[in-house]
Amino acid sequence: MSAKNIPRISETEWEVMRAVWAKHPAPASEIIERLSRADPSWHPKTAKTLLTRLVQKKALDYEPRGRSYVYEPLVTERECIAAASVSFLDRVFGGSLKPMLVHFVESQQLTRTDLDELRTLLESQPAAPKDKPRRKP
Amino acid sequence: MSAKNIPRISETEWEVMRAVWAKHPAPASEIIERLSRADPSWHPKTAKTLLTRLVQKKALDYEPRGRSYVYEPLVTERECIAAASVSFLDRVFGGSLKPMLVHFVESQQLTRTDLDELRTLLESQPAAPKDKPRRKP
DNA sequence: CGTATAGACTTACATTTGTAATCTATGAGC
DNA sequence: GCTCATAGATTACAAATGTAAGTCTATACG
Repeated sequence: MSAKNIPRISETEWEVMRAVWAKHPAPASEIIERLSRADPSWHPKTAKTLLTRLVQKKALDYEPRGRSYVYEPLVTERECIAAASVSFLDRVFGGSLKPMLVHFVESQQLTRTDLDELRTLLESQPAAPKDKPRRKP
Repeated sequence: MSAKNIPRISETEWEVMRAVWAKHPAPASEIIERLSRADPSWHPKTAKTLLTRLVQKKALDYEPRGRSYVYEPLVTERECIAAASVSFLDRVFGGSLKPMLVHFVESQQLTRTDLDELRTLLESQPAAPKDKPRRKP
């Protein structure tokens, strides 16, 4: 199959990945800088460790540039979002999409505009076939 | 505050919790039985260990009944879903609800009926105030 | 009554995760 | 050229997680 398997990305690693996706390739110093700006409690050493781990996991790539290295994602944000979403959906909602959507819509954080936009989006959606394709049973 | 703090429930532990929520109070044997039925690869010893851990974490309670014990949730499924959802939303979507909903709506697993029902739901939703209440900044 | 057995209690152990500190090599500045 | 700051590499270490295996004990059955 063509399905690339997405490495498992932990909670903290997600923050790092998002800092890389934001703009890349980028040297460690820059990524660490972004992380600190978003959350000052980030320790540079910790960030560096996570970068290294993400390289080991093949979530990031790592190339010499000048006298230093730059990091680049090996997996796209889209792919990772999709993988994490399926996992979350299975774990928390037993794989059932609609109850999950209902939960979030009812969480009452949507503005009138959000609601309108979502409604429009729903209208333009093609319906899934009756026998929905299921992931591994 | 009245906010009970929900223990962190791991991936595997979620399966166990869902087996308990399904019907309780229930003895270990029954919960293990349910788990195996859902997924035969469950080892009884593993399930028992997880039950014990969930009791330690105060996610489950544990009472003698007859000559054995029965388990019961100390946290509701709703609470846990809410906690896990916030965590997922923050981690994967940086806390932004709408992009998340868009992602799932576009995942194309919704039937025409689902879509219709969601549209109705959206229409009945009260909009959030302009300055949305944010969790801890 | 003695014994196998089912639960419950205790212990095990590798992996992953969060969080760094230390060591090392190399270039930049004096 | 020598020295110090830096980036990268190596090492550390506790807690959480996944996955069980032993042990102990009371009970039901023969």
